[in-house]
Amino acid sequence: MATIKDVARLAGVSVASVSRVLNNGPKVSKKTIENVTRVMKDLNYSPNANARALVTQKSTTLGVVIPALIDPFFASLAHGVEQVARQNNRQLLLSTGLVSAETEMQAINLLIERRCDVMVVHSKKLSDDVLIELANKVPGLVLIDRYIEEIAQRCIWLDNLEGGKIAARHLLALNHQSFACISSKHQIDDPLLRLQGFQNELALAGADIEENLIEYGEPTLQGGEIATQKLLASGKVFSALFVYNDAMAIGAISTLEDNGYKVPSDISVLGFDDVLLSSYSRPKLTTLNYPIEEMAMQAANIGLELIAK
Amino acid sequence: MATIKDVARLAGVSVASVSRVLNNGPKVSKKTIENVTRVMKDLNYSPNANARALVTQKSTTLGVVIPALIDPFFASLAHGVEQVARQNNRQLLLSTGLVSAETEMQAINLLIERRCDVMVVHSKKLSDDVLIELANKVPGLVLIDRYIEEIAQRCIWLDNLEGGKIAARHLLALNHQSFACISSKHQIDDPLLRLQGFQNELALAGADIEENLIEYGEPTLQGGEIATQKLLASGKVFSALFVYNDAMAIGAISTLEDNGYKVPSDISVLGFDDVLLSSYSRPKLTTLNYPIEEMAMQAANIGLELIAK
DNA sequence: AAACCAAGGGTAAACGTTTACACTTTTTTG
DNA sequence: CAAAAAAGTGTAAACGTTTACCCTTGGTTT
Repeated sequence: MATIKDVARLAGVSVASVSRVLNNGPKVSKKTIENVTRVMKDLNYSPNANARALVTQKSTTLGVVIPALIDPFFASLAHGVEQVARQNNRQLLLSTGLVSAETEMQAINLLIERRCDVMVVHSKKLSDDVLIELANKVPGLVLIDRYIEEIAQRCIWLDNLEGGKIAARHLLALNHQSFACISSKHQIDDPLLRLQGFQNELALAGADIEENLIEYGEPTLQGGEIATQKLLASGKVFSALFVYNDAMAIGAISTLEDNGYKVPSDISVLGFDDVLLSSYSRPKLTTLNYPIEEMAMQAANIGLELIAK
Repeated sequence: MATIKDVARLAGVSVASVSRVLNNGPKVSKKTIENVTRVMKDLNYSPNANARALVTQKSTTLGVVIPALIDPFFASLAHGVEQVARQNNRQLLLSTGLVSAETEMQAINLLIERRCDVMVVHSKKLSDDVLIELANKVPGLVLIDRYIEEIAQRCIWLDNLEGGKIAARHLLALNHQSFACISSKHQIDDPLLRLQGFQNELALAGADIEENLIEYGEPTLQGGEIATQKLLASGKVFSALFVYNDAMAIGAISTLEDNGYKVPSDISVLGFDDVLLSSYSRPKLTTLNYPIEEMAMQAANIGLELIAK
């Protein structure tokens, strides 16, 4: 592959001049520009980004760390970051962290090796301490979907507690009296906080959820179906159901209808996430929007601002 | 950020030795390894991937060019490539091409500047000639979802004609007599070929589709709804409906049920893509699987093989 | 006409690595 | 115990750029 030296030789100028043409630098005559440009075309020259990054000590990359692209939620996240990258003439460097602390760490380290100076990191497994240390090391690192007090200004997260409350208010406003809830088995903050917010707000209105009208399941369609079967098996009645996420909610609706209940006339179902699925479900699923794409864009922008200083 | 020289100085050895430790090179004493490793930890040293790439002239990157991540179809594609990248200790470099020839070209050029030597490219707008030239320039470039005869061995594509035939056979096997079809407005090969395959196979069985039982629409849920309304408005009867993709098919089912038809008892609907949506729809959508993730993995592997020679 | 300035262009160092080659020390071999 | 081989280490060039600094040329001011 042709280098800047080849171009310089063929154009009969120095590499400095070629570089100036390349970067629209000052002090280049029209003649030289035309000449060099022509030779670059002839040679099919393409500047080497690695060499550039090395000498300028600047990155033209924007990193994102997520578990995997296959989940539409994370794909949306990456898409948000990608848009900001594009707006800033940077390119997306994607590192997947799956779900172990070790792989999350590896994913971040790969970005650091590439000298990626801005990165949006979704980490659930790494400890607060480790992330704080990383944040100190990488000025443009922003956490998404996580809140750590010491670096709060570099975190973009959704207030799950408030989300639960909003869900409760919505269902209360529809005059429901008896509530059920399906949460996630996984021991992370999100489901706990959503459930807690939901219960707190119900309590404020003098309502509550009966003991066995709270079920836990895998956060998938099947998980939603199974949890719903358990709810129905309890024999208790409920007219409103708050579900941890949309996939589960769709499973819940499916099971409810199989058992002769009409949604929403008999039972109202409220999902969470609004990650594309809801608009394709039938009956249309009511859900709380989790604006992950916008959050990702904001996170990326904050990262860029952080290094601009 | 600490460099290899810093490590060398503090460890009291030459940069060559540090480099050897770093790369598990031959001929390093245990003592040196331990010593250097400790200093690297102390300094929080992280090798510079750009410098490495420059001197070794090797890439540790795997590129993928798609319109955007927001579409689950392309997210699956990227996910497939990402898995292969991970297996080969490479990192995903994502370049989005949107939908114009110019941006597709830009996206590819960015990868070339990064000296990315293997890339999976989804391009619908670039001409055959341009792509052939690019393929000659980049030995590890593989096209996905496109067939160009001259570089056929570097193309991974789905046989849409055959897909249409399979759809026809499936519906014929269910003893359907009257068929309708919803295709896409967009002037690319895929919808045309699927429809053609469908019609060809029907013809073989002595069946055919009446003139106004073929509708065209935007390949979205709304597009499917509108197209279905038009089909119903024609007044013609049909018991089987083949739809261009799953999003449209879900729209079609929705509209059919709104008009009092039961799916699948009154009308069978057959989708295409199986991109996650189908399993969440209700009634469960029957669809032809478009194994884009597997195709993407294969494409990436072919790219890797190409440069291994 | 002397002094100055602007414009254009070249030279060479620097970025952080890897690695061929040379050198020294240690171990093995006869 | 000498010679040879092996092991360990260092020196310096190379990768492809950018950019500070210097030089030349020709025009503009007094």
